[in-house]
Amino acid sequence: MSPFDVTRIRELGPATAAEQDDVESGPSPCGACSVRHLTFCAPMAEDELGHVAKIVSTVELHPSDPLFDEGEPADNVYSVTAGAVKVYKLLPDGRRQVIGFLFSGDFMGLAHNSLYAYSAEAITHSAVCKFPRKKLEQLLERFPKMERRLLGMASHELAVAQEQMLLLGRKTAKEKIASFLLMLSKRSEQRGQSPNPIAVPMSRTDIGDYLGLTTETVSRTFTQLKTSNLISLLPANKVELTSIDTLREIAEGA
Amino acid sequence: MSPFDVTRIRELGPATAAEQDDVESGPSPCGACSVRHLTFCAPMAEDELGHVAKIVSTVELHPSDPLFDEGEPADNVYSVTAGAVKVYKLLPDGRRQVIGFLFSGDFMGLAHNSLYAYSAEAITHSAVCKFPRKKLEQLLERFPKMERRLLGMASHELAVAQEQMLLLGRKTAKEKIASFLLMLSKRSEQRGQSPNPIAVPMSRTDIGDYLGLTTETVSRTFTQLKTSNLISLLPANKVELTSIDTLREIAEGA
DNA sequence: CAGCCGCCTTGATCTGCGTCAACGCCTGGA
DNA sequence: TCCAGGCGTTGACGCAGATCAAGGCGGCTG
Repeated sequence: MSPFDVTRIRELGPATAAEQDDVESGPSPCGACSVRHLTFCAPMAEDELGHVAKIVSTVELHPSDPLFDEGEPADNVYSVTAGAVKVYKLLPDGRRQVIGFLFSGDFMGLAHNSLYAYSAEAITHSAVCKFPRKKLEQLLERFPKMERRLLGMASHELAVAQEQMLLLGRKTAKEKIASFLLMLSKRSEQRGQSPNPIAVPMSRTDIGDYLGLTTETVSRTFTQLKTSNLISLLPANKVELTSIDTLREIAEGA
Repeated sequence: MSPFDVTRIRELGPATAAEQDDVESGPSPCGACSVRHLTFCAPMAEDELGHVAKIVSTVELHPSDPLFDEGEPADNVYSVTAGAVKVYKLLPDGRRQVIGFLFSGDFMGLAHNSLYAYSAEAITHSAVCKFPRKKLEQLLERFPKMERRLLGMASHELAVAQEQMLLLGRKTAKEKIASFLLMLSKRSEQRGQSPNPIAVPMSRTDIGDYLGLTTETVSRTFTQLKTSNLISLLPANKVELTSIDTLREIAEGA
């Protein structure tokens, strides 16, 4: 596994799991994790991180690298530490629904039964921490505060999913795109990054599959928002939200 | 509060919270709960139920009674013990998205922040157990197995929500209705009730708002499935799934 | 038991978005 | 440098499901 190019991916995750020394000893890979406060590891004290480091391993992903597929045994839980990952479900005839886009701090694979309910694939050069399910469960049993944190994050995910149902079931294409851009902005801010010229690393097809639209409609709607001077398309897949308030009104259907 | 008519609602929940005697003493209201194994109370031992009974109160709901509204302080968590409840979100202009239908064992109100993210309203004559959030949190701290159960149920909810995103974003009206009927059937079975002639207590409008369709389309699609001899509409809002396998094929888009 | 109201059904028409098609641009590889 | 392939954009057209409209039916209520 080659070292991660930190000039491209700034928030490098924990070091590799190779160094699994004494749990109670000094600095651990997790101790150096710059996005720990965003992850489910957040409640762990400095001197407890060794327990986490002991079971974790890191995986580096390049664009379009698959992480796991729907239906596979859900042997691991993953936490994203850098980059962007998409998770999606497929219908037998190939229709696709992107369930979510994951960034630093987000987790996936918390299946209630033993199989993954969706597939996961890297969008950009990314890094994820991999936790064997069995070992993570033991850790959660020992550290209820971590389990509590996970419950809090799951509740949040649930609220986000419900908001997305409202979007998918009842919003127009324009409202969907406006909501999407505002969501990216908010999440970017939550990660401590710029809320306004935002990075939009996913393709038009991915966006369409996330919003229940086709690529063509996504493209047309971007053009429409651009023509209305609500957004500007910048180089390197960045988008500037020129009038956030108007976008917000559109997103809420007002 | 009048006693619940047990001839109409068979799975009567716990008794009223009036009798809040010594926590460690004998039979508690929760001890008599016939749907406990379906709820987040399931992992509690018989002699621990007093702790639950001490903080719970029961609420009886009649059709279309509201339970709480989106945006209100989320001071309580609710667990349904009988009947059917719908939860939904509204857009400012009145467009509605039904987020879910809740039956015995289902919970709601686990908001990650302090406000309810949706409104809840009874569909049929129903009973719910009401847990003050603060007190429930204390209980979860004391009984991690209950918190673990809640995490498991939340993960399950998340998987269900993701399946619903696939439905809303990518399925046709016919596929949506077929999926919906199969979902009702499966859940009915999980509650220990008949999986085949199923009760469909919600209105066409509610179904439409759940599936991202209009009442008219829901009605037309029911008619179409009936004409194709895949379902029969029985009296008392019951539906018989005449050909479950074919329905399943339709639901999966095959 | 009659009348009313809400829910469901059915028909006619409209439209937002999907589908099909063509083409431009950017990027990476030889 | 040039080519090829992938992605994005734009245009023309079609259709699934929305909208608008009109009854029908069953279950309360007085």
